[in-house]
Amino acid sequence: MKISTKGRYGLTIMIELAKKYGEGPLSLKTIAQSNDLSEHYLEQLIAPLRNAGLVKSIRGAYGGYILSETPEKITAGDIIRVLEGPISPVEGIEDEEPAKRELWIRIRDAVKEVLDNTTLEDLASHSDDGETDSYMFYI
Amino acid sequence: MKISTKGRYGLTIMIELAKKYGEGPLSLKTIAQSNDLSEHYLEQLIAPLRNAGLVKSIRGAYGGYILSETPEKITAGDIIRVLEGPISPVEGIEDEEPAKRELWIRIRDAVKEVLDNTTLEDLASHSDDGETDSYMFYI
DNA sequence: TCAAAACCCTACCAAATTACTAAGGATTTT
DNA sequence: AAAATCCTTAGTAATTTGGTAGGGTTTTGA
Repeated sequence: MKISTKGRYGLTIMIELAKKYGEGPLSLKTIAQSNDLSEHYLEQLIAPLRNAGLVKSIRGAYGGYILSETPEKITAGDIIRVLEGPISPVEGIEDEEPAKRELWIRIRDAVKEVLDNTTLEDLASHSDDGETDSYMFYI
Repeated sequence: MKISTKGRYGLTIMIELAKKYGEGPLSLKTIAQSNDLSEHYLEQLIAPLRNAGLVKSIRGAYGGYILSETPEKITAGDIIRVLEGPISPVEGIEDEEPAKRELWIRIRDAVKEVLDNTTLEDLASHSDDGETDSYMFYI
């Protein structure tokens, strides 16, 4: 019941891109260094994000990646689905017997609700500060 | 982001025990056969449930397992925690930077809410019928 | 022009986890 | 005593995770 580094690092990449949105491309090297991650590994994670149309790449010197859309239009759910597969606590949810099927559906919907209502704008605007306005999440 | 067969089969065992609650012990062999699962594998799953005090074992001929408490006092969360570990989308949630930490906390709390408010009584009473009163879950 | 910077692609691999199987011992009831 | 059942340890094949290796190809600033 865990989200792997694929989804976690993918979110990290996308949050970095959101923070620099409108300021030109950001290289994977920069993202890898500032987050202490393997650039090669991030390359493998951004490939599906590019194929899914969430980011655009700009090649050559001073190139990098940019978001395809504004940060408020991309959700955590978009990213997690691309890197982790469908949001569901079990595969073949419809094959389960009624009681368990209902349980899985309720869990799935609860997680979807959070992921699909959290945008990159939300995430980028809260990633620098400390605890000061984290109360916003609890309203 | 999946619950493995440990948690799923564990729930299956516990739902079967809930359905027979008050009618004496139910053997793993019976549970394994009626659910088409490996008895040997179920033995490995019920061991932690016994150690956690969720079930009691009765040895010898005509023995088996019984719930330690009434079905309404045992939740899906109790079972999943024993077999899958802590309910959390990532390990070391507190080590994440603020934005992601808040996201993981919101997901964790949403899943907890469902698992801790679904009892074995709920699950056992809905496991025989079809779709007829599944609307109860949506109120 | 040209070399560096960056993206792109295909393998491969070690460690961990999952999902069991195998084999037998311990305990209790009939 | 025999049968039924719980209980325990060990091994193992398949899959996933979390990368590394080693190369391309494309673009652009100097």
